[in-house]
Amino acid sequence: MKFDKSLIATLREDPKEAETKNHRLLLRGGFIRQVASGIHTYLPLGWRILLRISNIIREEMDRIDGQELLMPAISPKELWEESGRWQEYGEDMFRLKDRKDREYCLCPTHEEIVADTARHKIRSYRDLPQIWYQIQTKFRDEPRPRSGVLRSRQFIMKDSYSLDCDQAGLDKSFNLHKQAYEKIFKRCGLDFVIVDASSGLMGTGESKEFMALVAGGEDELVICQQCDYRANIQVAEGKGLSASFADIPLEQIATPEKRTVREVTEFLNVPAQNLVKSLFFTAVKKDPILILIRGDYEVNEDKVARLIGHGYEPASAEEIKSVFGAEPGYIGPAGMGKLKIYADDLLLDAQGMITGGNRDGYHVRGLNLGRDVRVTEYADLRKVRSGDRCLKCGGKMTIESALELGHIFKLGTKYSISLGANFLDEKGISKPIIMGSYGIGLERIMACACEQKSDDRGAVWPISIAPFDIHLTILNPNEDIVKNTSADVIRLLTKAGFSVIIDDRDVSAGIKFNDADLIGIPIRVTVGPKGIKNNQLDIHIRETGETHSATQSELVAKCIEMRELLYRRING
RNA sequence: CGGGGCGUGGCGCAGUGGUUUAGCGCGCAUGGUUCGGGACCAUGAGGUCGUGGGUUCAAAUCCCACCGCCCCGACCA
Repeated sequence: MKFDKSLIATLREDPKEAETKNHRLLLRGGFIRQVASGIHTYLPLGWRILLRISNIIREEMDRIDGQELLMPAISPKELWEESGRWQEYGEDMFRLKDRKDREYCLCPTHEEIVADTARHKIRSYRDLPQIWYQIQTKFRDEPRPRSGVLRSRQFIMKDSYSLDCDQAGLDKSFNLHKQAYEKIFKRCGLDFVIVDASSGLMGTGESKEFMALVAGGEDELVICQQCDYRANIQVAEGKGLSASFADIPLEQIATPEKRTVREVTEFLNVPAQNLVKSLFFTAVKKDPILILIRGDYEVNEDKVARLIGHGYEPASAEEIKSVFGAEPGYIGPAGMGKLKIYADDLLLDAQGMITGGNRDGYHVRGLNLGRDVRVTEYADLRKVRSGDRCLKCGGKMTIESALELGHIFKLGTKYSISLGANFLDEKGISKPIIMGSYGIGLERIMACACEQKSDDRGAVWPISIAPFDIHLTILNPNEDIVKNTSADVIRLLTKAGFSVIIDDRDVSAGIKFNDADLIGIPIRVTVGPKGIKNNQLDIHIRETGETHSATQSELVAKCIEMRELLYRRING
């Protein structure tokens, strides 16, 4: 492909809407173009990357006997009503009507369509297991699209679905996917970890996330420095450090204008673990609840949701005032026996604690949870902190920022039951199909490669997903000798099977080199009058910055060698 | 949805009531000199100043409403 005839528009300056590294690079290099918030055109360079990623995914999915199909991007309301998700999905779902006023959605995911297909096509245990997958556009009206292509409203996902007779079959399909995913991300040249994850509203089964460690990721991971425990902070558990204080009688203490943990600890000169934070949550049509957490920890709302159900939100100041008779910052559990009170298990047997006095400007000292509070249930409700100890090995755990690349989970029968996707087993008994669901965000792989592999000059694409193998830079393209040599070089490289982008624009060398660095093709070959005089062509490796020279007759062999070297660095 | 910021040629920005033709850099077009890490000269094209309303003799500039985009938070199968 010729550079000057292609739809490549590199930008010399950073577009102002881009703040994260991947977003800046993808825009500046002319890989993507934003059309609306969270909606992009994938320009030729970006699309070639996505195609290469798709191919890797296809190869690995086919290897585990996945069958590629394509489901519609649009589907009728009725299917979603059967599963209950027409309601559940709420505003995140794009909805539309046809001319006859029939309602549809733009699919945010495809479990319903899969279950619908299965109920029509799967009859017997003899038809199972199945793995169906597609690479397709998804639509989610995210409340806040961000970071370019990382969280967008229209994006490409490889989603697959396993159908099995029983739990053992599901386990097998799940493990096949886990292995396939490891290969996929490795082949794409990414650094990633596999962590325990929350399955959210999708189901209650086991769930793993494939996470890329990148600065400024949307997720936080808890990683044990000693053993292999890795978990999303949403589900991570750790051994908290216990703290004990002298058991003294309950007494009120004046703490004027001291509301936050920090203010109170500084004012009273006590450590944060001497405090009990009281968090009041309300929900529509449910009893309000009080959560107690030690002062040095934060509440993990995912854990709360799993314990008491979804829908709870922090209460408003007015609600707090009316129930506790005090402003936020001064509320506490003492004397609130009529409320349901859930306490973090680090507070079990806690005594001598300080907490809100349910009176403006006052806290109480000497709180003994067993004596003064009627706790409904103790449970792990805290967010793991850096430095907490691992439950498995006691090692120190740290918290890292990460980006979700893929998510696999065991769905079970949620959709097969609600949509009636059943099969007859060996005994002729009708049973619901056991499903699994597995996703990979294609753009996220592209963006993540930018985050992990680029440098201050531009992108550095892993050879496996680069839009081209070779960037051919032709200097002084109007000189006859250069014209002739470059024509020969193009013929040689193309014949050898390389994909080549040819930059023979009549602009200065610096512009071409800078554009090449920005676009990030792994191998750059330079043809110019100086080199030709010495019978030399330059081969420059984008990743390492090393430059080799080769004669025209050595060129292809040298490029093949470099390409293999780059592949080996990825695949080991 | 809460908080903050921004909308001016393709891109990045300046201009915050009054030199009647709205600037600058980059890019773009034409001609010429250059040519191994973002060259130079000359000429030129390109703008409903986000949209609508209002104030005023006069609005890119002041007021109101709306729209769009970005960031933080909430939310996120």
